[in-house]
Amino acid sequence: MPSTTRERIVDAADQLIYEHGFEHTSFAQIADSVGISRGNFYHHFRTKNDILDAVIERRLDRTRDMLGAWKADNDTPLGRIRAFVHILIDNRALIERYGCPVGTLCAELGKLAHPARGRANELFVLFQRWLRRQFTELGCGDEAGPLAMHVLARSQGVSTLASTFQDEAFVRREVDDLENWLLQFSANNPVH
Amino acid sequence: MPSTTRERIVDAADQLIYEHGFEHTSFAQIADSVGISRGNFYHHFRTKNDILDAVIERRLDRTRDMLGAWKADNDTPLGRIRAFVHILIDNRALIERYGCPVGTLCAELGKLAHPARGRANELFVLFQRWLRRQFTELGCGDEAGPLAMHVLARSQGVSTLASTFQDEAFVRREVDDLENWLLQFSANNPVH
DNA sequence: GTCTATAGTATGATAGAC
DNA sequence: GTCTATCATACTATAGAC
Repeated sequence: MPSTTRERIVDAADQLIYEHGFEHTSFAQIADSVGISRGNFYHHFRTKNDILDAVIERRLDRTRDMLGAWKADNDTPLGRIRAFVHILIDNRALIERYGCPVGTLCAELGKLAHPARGRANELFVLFQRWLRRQFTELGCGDEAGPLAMHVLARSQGVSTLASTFQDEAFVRREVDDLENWLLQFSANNPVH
Repeated sequence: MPSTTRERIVDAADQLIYEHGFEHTSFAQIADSVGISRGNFYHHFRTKNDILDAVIERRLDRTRDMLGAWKADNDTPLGRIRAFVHILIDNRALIERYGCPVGTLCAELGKLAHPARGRANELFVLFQRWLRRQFTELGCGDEAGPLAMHVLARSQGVSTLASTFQDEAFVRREVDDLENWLLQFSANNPVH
């Protein structure tokens, strides 16, 4: 697995920003994590915003890959939406410690009125459009958009409270509840 | 309205921490906002954690007052839960700009592994216990706790996406949805 | 209680040798 | 590409005069 220094920097920055927040992550920490000097770091990224931009683009790429994989792995739109909901279970350990990587980044950049805020929000937009498409394929018509936002909001809420209360039973309960809602919903739907 | 310098400091810090986050709020900003020197600031609060503690205690007091007022203003547990849900509408302008003051603070302190984290989480606990009591009074028995967490999670999710998408129609839709769920729920409930 | 002055540290960022 | 200085700035925090 060859990886360039630049890629190793973005990897480390991505992880540190997720774990400690953007503001609280320093160049020194990233450089130490990669095992290079601060001077070398600046050869690859001139400003802190540059490294943030690279991290966001990396997350956008990975998100697109993940959404593509969910689509490939599930034959039905219902199965795809369930794959989305299920990340709350699959990633529960990380979510309990650090929250949702998308939600916490957007919240922080929003408060900072950071220039990269809009780009970070695109992460949410990727999920929202993907979910909307699944609901459209389910035959929800104009309701597909609102339904996508609804699922997104509920999973966000679960992430936030999961990191506060560290209660795995709560997460599982809410995921079950969401899945039941989905099943009931699709059963009542014209296309099914 | 007489207010001590200390109170004015806590007021200013509370607002700045909500708007810009704890990490991004400096002593200089708070002092400037109050109109005092940094030296004077340190006469009242020795460390940044001290001022954070004071802000959290202030928010806890205000939250208790608010929950008490909701209880006094509404005769039924259902009306009280609706009062909680309705803060998403009443505070929508601030929530769209800065998110939920509880959720964003807990998320940030969680990532920082900050000593005040536990105390900040008590803000969520206040809401959770209060909601649980309302569901208990509705006759939900052992389900009161999970139902309280469910309402808390859904309102949190709406807050997070409200600040990302800045979509008032989305907030109103989700609040309507939650209120309909509540009405349907209490109609099917033994106590009603 | 309030101020000015200042210390010590960490940070973002640059210059220049190898 | 990588390193070792180094700078300027902002920050938390302290000391001491009024």
